[in-house]
Amino acid sequence: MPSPDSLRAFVLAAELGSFSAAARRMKKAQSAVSTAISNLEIDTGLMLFDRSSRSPTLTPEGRSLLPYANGILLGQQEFSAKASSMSEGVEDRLCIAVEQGIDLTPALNILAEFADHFPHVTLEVLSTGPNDTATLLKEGRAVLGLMTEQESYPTGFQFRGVGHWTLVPVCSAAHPLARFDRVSHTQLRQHRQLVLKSRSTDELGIVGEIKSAATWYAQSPNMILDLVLRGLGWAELPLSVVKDQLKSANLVRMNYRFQQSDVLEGLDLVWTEQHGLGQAGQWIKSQLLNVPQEAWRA
Amino acid sequence: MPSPDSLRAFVLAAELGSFSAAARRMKKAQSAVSTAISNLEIDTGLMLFDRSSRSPTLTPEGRSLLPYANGILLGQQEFSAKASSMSEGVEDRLCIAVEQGIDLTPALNILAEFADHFPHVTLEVLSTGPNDTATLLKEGRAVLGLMTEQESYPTGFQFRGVGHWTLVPVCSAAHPLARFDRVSHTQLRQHRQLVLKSRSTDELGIVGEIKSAATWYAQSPNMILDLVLRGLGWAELPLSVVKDQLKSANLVRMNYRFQQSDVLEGLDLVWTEQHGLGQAGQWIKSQLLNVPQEAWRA
DNA sequence: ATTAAGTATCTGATAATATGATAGGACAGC
DNA sequence: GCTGTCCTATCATATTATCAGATACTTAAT
Repeated sequence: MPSPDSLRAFVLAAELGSFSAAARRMKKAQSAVSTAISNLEIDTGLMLFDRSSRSPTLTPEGRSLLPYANGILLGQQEFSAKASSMSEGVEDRLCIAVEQGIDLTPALNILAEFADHFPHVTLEVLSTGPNDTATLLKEGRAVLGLMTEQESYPTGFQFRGVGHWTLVPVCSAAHPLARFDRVSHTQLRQHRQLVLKSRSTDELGIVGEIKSAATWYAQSPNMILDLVLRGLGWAELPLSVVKDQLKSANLVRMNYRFQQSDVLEGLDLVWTEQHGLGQAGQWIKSQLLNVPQEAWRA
Repeated sequence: MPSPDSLRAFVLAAELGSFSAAARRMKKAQSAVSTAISNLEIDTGLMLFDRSSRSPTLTPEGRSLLPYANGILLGQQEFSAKASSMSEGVEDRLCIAVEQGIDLTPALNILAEFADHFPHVTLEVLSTGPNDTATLLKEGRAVLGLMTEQESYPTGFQFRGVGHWTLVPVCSAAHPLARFDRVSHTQLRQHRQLVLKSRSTDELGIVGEIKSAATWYAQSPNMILDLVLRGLGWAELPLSVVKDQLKSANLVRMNYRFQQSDVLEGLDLVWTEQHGLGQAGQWIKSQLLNVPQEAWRA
């Protein structure tokens, strides 16, 4: 059971090659360092320093033991750092729920900076189905959410739009709708629409708009994409999800006859009043709100 | 700078769910644990325990900090263990020189047990050219060696045979000698022999016997093997080195007309008087000497 | 030789920590 | 609801550990 001060004296003396210098660094008397190291030597039963020359040199045993001492000191620093970080109101862990299909690329720099600013905070990024983000927030399992805009949020929810993503109507190259330059409502209605919908039973959690008579639902955009690729229907999917597939020509982008511009879906950053944000949460929230809205268009 | 005792009190109390129990375990008064933890809470600025119920429970902050404390304690145990291990005469590191081509398979179990018996000893296994093993021992860079038997060893060397390995005369399938069922001395002399020889200049360090008029030397058995496979000569090589290649039929095993049995070369375990063995070295030496001699035949 | 810097050790003072006793809270059983 | 048991916090006291300062000795450079 070596005391922290002894270890520090040991490490500093080894580093500086002088007990006196170590004492000055520790703002203690030279005798303190001398006796501390002497005690350490008694405790370990080893000669740690060779004092034959003017400046003490580590013995082989001391050299072998040095990294162990350093490890302990590092551990204590981490302990203290973690403790003071927590005592200053920084959360221990931060959970962010991000709806599947949202491309986090615009936020990656922020996460990297976050790692620097809050090295002791465990970050958890959950990938959720549509509107499950809200559920996680309600249960307190997540403290920040990034999700498609909703008409209304439960009480206690706060939100702010951060941008829009582009919904792209797609079908497989083999699908009948792929033949048309522009498709009408009537044509769309005749084919099965695959809709992104949350697992939860309430009416919330549908991404985009239902335009077809026949609909299938799935929770994940990639699942929808697979179904579309197999020709089972058409869908409106986020650009980031279909970007790669569109290049390979298995997937075809449709053009609506009734709408010229892209279908834009709002992205909201959501948090709750009751589960207050700590410093880390505040930081990441403000950073996310500073991202230019265009960045999310992907 | 939390004291080791505080941390131990913290960890024990968390584990046992009781300050008193922790105090009993530490053989201290209950008040000591109470104040220790109280001080820890003051230092960290955090409530570590919830004392509302009869048995104290960790707060979330305490739970987060617990693994850090445990890490420090583990580090201190390792420090002490390493120190006492060294102070009891166990070496810090143990270097064994093994001549290239010697198959260590019979010793692998011993090494595994060694890791259990001496967890704090760094083991270094050097792979050496012929007789370089002796050089490393002489210089004190290795403390145990496993090498082919020599006629004589330098003064101060001690050795004991542990077994024999089989030297196999081989040539490539394309080599003229490969045509004969049995080869004579005269035939051998007409072809280049590739000999395993140490880098050192003295006359020691030749594995096997020189039988041919023309010889090339190389330091590593694998180098020799490569040369043989390219048809540059014949060689006597350890069975463990050529075993695999013999199966592939690129390499051919020759049979001596003048000698029926396998050519056996002795294996010696070598150590020196001056560089005394520590406990770990003693252990591994005795274990190696207990390996049945047949095990090394590969 | 002399000087400067370093270390070991002793002594008295000081701070940290231990103990033991005491008081009050939580909980199970009657 | 009462009681006994086990628990924790706190206080006063005693013990221990640690510290600073002074001193003597060693090393190395001038």
